Amino acid sequence: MNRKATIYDIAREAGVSTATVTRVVRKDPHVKEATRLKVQQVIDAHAYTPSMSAQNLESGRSRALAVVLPVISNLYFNRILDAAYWEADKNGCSIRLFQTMENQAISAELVNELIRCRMDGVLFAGSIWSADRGDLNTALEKLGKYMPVATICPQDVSLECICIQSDLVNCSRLPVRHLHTLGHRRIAFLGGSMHSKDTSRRGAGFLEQLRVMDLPDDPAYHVDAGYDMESGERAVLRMLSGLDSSRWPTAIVTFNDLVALGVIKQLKKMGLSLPRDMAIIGCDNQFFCAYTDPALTSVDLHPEEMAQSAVRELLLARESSSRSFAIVREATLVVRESCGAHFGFRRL
Amino acid sequence: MNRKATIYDIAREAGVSTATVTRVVRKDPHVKEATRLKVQQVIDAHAYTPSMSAQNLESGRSRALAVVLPVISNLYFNRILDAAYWEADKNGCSIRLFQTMENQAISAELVNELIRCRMDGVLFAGSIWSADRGDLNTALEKLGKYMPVATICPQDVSLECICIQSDLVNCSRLPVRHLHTLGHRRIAFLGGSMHSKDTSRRGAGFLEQLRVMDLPDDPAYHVDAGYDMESGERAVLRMLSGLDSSRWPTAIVTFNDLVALGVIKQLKKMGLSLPRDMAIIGCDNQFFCAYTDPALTSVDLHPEEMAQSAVRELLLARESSSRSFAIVREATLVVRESCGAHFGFRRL
DNA sequence: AAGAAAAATGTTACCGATAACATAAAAAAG
DNA sequence: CTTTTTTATGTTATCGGTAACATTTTTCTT
Repeated sequence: MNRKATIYDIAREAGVSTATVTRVVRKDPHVKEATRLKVQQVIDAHAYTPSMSAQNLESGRSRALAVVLPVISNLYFNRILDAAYWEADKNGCSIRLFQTMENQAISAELVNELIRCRMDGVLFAGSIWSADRGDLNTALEKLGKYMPVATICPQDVSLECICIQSDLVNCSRLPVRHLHTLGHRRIAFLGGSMHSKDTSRRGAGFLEQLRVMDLPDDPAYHVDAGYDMESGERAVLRMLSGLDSSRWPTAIVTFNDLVALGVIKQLKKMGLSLPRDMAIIGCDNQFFCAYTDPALTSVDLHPEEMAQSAVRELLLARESSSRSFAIVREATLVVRESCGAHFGFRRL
Repeated sequence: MNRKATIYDIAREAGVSTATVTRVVRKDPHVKEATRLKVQQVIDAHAYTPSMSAQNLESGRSRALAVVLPVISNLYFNRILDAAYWEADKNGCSIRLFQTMENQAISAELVNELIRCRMDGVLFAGSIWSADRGDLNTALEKLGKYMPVATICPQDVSLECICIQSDLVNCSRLPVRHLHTLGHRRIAFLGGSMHSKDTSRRGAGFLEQLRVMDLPDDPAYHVDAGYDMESGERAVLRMLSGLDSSRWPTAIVTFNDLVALGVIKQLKKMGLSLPRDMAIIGCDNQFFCAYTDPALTSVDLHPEEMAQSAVRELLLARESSSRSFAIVREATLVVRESCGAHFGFRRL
């Protein structure tokens, strides 16, 4: 393997000092045009660029942001990563990816690794405090002392940090209101996992909306459904088979679009006609929503914009310290066919 | 922002030299138990870990692999990235992501950036040579002199590198054979973009299979269809509306599952019943294939395994240089409902 | 043309770790 | 109780840049 030309090689060959080479590279105006030309020539000849590691060591920073999320194969997080990447790229920064898997524990090791890598900032996405160990907040507080921290998560964060929050209010309100407008009264919520923070918050918001709109909040309408399609299939089967068909809900709101995918499949398997026999609303407005049958109405939390803000704020925080605040990007409902609204369907 | 403790801090506080600290960190056995304990205590107290940048500079490597791909929001590449991440992680390496966008040009700047970052290896995924500029191979050849290079792409690569190839033979053969077995004779191919290498290769393989099986290869059955759902919708409409219905194909093979999604939607919109009126086979075996209606039969190229091999080989190549060879992971057909095979459908 | 001011370039310590080499301390041998 | 061997620890150059400061060269005054 070749050795890359160093600043010393360039300096020697151009007959100047390393300082001058740096000046040329950095476009310092205090260089005579003749020398600048000569040095630039040598630089070009070797396609010289200063070594990252050396620059990082010298400057004490890495020009890289960490993005910590459960899994990138999840479309929601994938979108966050993608948006974060481009926003960082625009500012000459790279992204270092960390996956925590389902358990989402922010271990002390992870914190140390982040410090070790001299990250210019960290973005935590997803529900991150669910881990059992109590020293999590301690670990994060410590992290906050070394670099700016941002979170995109559904919880309140006790930590001082840039906190981009999902719009949980509308995330619950919009589907319920939409269904209510269409005449639905019995609305079920198939949500992630009840002992996780995000689900319980979403669930609570959902119940609250039911009460606000004076709709029944039968506990049987409130079921754990995991985060993927298989779980959705099982959950809806479990819920409906445990209920006398007269008590069946007429609409189902799911934790995310994947769960909705499973629900749709299961309902069809049971011979229901959608959206006539059951309205469905998903969450995340994934790319495939327009291509399910019926096309899935879904809540968009705009993860891209949240990631963008997060990265932008992290980069700002590098300079002026102690930026700590919360931003909420409003959620929107994207109406498609799965509630029947498109053909003026109205249930009594 | 805090300053991270350095090896000097630790050495001073423990009353030893930096060399001893390094020894303790590196678990060098040539350290007296008493000193080891004392140093370890100080290390623990400060949660000291050696600085990455310093280690990188000293060792001349980054313990990081670059993954260069068009877009991560594409599920296929997403899976590659995910698999690469875990394989690298298992070996204590991180991944540095580079997105090239559709044009997929490997610019000289990218090459320099990769060298600058002292990547331990690069994995190129996707059809990478499509760019117009002729100096691409030059750029990549140059790159190969600085670090091991691996590619996961459908083309033959002239470059000396670790070359993980998609199984294009079976990728074309399996769908055609399956459809042939089911009695189909008029089979269409809706493929990416005809002036791209991957499509023309897939298309060529497809035509060859038709000939092998003595099936008609009407040029009207061979249409550009882009890479996403919208393009698929348009393409199938274009193809069918240009054809007398007696000449319609009875089966459609698509470039990928996204295109298939669009095709399904469009065909339903046209009032066709699937799979009775049209069989469809996608490619990539994406997570949603089991949840389309009808469930989509698809070819799995096993991108995860390809990425795994690629990363494994890259890491090996760091030590023993000049590993240059090709691996092909056999493609498999995952039969679901979209060709009617599940209910014994056989067309004459 | 001498001196002052401005511009161009060079010198060097430092960033944080590592490892070859040197030295000191402890253990074994005589 | 030396001397030799082994083991433990310290010293220092190095990796490739950067920037403060020092020095040299050029330009401008008068």
